[in-house]
Amino acid sequence: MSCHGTIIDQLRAAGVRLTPQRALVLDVVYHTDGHLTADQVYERVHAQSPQVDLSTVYRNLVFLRQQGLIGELRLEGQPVRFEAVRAGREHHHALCTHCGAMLELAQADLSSLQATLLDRYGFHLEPVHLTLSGLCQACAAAA
Amino acid sequence: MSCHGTIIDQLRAAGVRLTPQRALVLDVVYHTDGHLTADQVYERVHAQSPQVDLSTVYRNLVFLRQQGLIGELRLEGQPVRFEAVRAGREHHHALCTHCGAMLELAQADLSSLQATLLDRYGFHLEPVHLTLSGLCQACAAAA
DNA sequence: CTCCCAGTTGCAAATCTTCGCATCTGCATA
DNA sequence: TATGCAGATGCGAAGATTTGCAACTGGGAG
Repeated sequence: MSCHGTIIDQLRAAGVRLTPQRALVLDVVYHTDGHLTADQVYERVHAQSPQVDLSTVYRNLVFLRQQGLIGELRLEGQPVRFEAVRAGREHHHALCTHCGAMLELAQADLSSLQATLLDRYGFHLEPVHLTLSGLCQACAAAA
Repeated sequence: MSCHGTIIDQLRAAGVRLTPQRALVLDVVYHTDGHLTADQVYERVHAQSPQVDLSTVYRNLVFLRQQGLIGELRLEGQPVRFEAVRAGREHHHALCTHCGAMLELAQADLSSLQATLLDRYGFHLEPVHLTLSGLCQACAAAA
């Protein structure tokens, strides 16, 4: 059903249970390029396994996020969206509060912050998915 | 009713309407040290003006956050919480995903990230309230 | 001081997300 | 391969947050 052997191995190694529902949610998110709302994930899961419940989808989205396998995107005024976290393509988002443009930031852009936190607080920042707000170049120039 | 003249002036200067409901929400948040859930804000607002609706409280919390006057805290598994953004005491939060400890980060800790984003993307990071996840010193040491 | 209207509000209903609980099942172990 | 049980699921209901809309109002223009 899934073509994500590596990820599934990773899950097994972490000692978590791999239920068909969980695999399906993972599969749906990983087969999409964009950002899906929980409801959209549910729709697609439901199309393949109609008995799967929406709450199970939610629970698995939370679970997979905690495992670091999916990232979530909380944009102003719309439901939370999820996306795959692909090895080697980890990234964060910077959202322009003025025009809504979104740019992707490389994980490396956070490395100095990571170092700062470790240095000053002994805090190990997780490479979790972040969404930062601000003004994009164009809007900043216009202002 | 309120003792936040400066902030109110700031709002008027920004050309926004200052309704009693809005002033009350602002007042409640600024008269609390901790982090209040929307519901707690509503309770306190309601105690003073019983006719104010919960949705108005929500709308004003969103509005005041957009104005940068309050910050929000989204902690795993609990409703969103809000807190005052006090001039000179802007800060962010770092949450330990293991023990739940929360430490406050100074705005200055983000300055290098801010510089990086401006430099690499021309993106002007807003000093908005952030919550970062990771491991605190103690938990990291234990692991 | 009065008028006007864009922005707000209260209310009710929709939407989104989480939870409790009885039942079920992946998978480690024997 | 059969068994046990911690963790997952489905379902119903609750909780959290947002929205549509008609009525109302803060505060600038006249």
